[in-house]
Amino acid sequence: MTSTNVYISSKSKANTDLSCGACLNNNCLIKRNLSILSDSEFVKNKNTLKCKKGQQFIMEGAPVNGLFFILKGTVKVFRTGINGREQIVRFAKEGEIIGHRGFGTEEYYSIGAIALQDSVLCYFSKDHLQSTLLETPKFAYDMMLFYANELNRSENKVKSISQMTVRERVIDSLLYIHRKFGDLSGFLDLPLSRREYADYAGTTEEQVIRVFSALKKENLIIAKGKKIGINDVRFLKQEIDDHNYFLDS
DNA sequence: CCATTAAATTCAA
DNA sequence: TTGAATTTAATGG
Repeated sequence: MTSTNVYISSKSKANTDLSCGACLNNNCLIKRNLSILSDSEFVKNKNTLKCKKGQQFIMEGAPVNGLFFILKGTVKVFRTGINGREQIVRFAKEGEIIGHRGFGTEEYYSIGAIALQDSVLCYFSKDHLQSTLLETPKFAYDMMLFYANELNRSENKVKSISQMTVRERVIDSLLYIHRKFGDLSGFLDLPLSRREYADYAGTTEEQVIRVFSALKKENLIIAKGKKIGINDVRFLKQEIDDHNYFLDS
């Protein structure tokens, strides 16, 4: 049979060259700007941190003194709501930045972050990053684009949570995961529990399960445990777009 | 929301 | 690799 458990020999330190120079991730802002940044103190002073699946590496309320980039793995970013309910703010994959809102004036994290798989994170100190931003406009510009993008997404989310029905929000979440993580042999390439879909869509586990069941009956998705497959992306998109036509502006 | 059963995943031998 | 143990999904009250 096929051996699905491929462990890249992680015991040998030689193999784990985690410096930015050895990094292959072109999604990463730092990697893309490495030609300008290579000598700067902050690239040299980065730390890497391995995180096991389910491990929380940012605590809500902890003091901010740096920010994380994902070298490998996926992560969920959340905020705890009024009755202890977890509101997932976003899912992040390789190359993305975590904890960037705490950057600047904020002293404490307003979010928490948990690894969804075994992950490797790069940690850059806030002070070094700040001086680097001042020195290299191209890098600062890329960062700004990232912030603008995040803000846009976050504003859209306000709209979707406040105006869409449960069914639409669940569909929206599925499409978001599909957009961002794509699918692998017919299933979304990120296994999430229904609870996590619920926490992202701002609803309950039961509601998600029921919407999933309905969608399955309509042959719009298939589900095998945590693996969800979308059969007709365009159709689902349309169901949401129809509604959005009225909500816009 | 909770209880029950079915199904899937993890764990360890 | 297997099945027992644990966790997660699905449904109905």
